[in-house]
Amino acid sequence: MSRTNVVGDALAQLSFLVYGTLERLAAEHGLSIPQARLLGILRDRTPTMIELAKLLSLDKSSITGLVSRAERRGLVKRTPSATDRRSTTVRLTRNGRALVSRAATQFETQVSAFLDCLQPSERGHLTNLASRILAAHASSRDIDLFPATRPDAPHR
Amino acid sequence: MSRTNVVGDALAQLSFLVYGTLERLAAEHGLSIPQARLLGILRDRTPTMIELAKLLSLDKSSITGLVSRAERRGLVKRTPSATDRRSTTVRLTRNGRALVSRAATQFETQVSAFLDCLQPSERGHLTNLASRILAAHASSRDIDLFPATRPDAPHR
DNA sequence: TATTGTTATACTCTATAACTATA
DNA sequence: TATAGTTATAGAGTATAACAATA
Repeated sequence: MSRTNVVGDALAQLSFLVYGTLERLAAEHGLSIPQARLLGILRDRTPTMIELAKLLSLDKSSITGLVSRAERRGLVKRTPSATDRRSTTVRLTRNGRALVSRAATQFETQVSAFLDCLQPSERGHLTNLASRILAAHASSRDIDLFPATRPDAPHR
Repeated sequence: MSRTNVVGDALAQLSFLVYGTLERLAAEHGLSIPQARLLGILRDRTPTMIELAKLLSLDKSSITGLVSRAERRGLVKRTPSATDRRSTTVRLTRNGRALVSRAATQFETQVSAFLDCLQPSERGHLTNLASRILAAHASSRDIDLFPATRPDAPHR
């Protein structure tokens, strides 16, 4: 990271700080980053295996193992699709939801802790800037950030 | 990562975006994230295996394989320590240095591209906020993917 | 024929424990 | 004894290719 790329450098380092925080926190709950991401996605979605593959940018064969390991631990559950007998939907169990809720709360606490050096209004501004970067990127890739608010997302 | 965890959600997703960018970019060069981190560290250091373990927060036994795979590809080289016959120092080869330099340049370009959706003044504000967070934690964590390099110190 | 999901396979990455060589 | 490094082993995570069941 050179001096000529101050913005990119700061963004990258901030991202690594947050990523590392999430990684350590997930580990305290016996979760890897992929497992934590899976549970995080399932908090407000009930996707099929294929949809999970797209959301996580992984091959469908990788999803099989990821979901199976989570299922073996009782954190998620496979359910046959009602409309397509080829499809399987994945959802959190009660235990899985409790775990991801605890972890998310702690994560929020830790992130807030290292935002202590900012004023409340600055924290809001940071959230706003981050959200806009994400929105711009998501729209450029046709990814659905808030599926619950979209009634009928057409598939490509 | 629910909607109520606004700050944590936005920062977590932003970190996945940046991390994923590095992952894809590294993959284009045939590198994994751990391999990229290894090469990044070696850009301005010639550590022993034990020192690498500390820098990467990995067990020494993990370093053995990491370095061996990089060495097999001709990217790094093991050299016996001159002062301690138990020790091995690791350094980049010419090819390894060329590879990590190309990758780092591309990474900077892509991260900068995320910021195109912001106004220049907003980019400045983001830099300010991120830098202050990082400064408050400068000593707490060493993610160190591509360590901030001095202006243009010549490598030997 | 196309899509959904799993299986078989191979590789990287990681840690723990046991080991060798050197200090 | 203590430290540096490797090896043996086990498991998670990932992709590719081949496959079965369903659309």
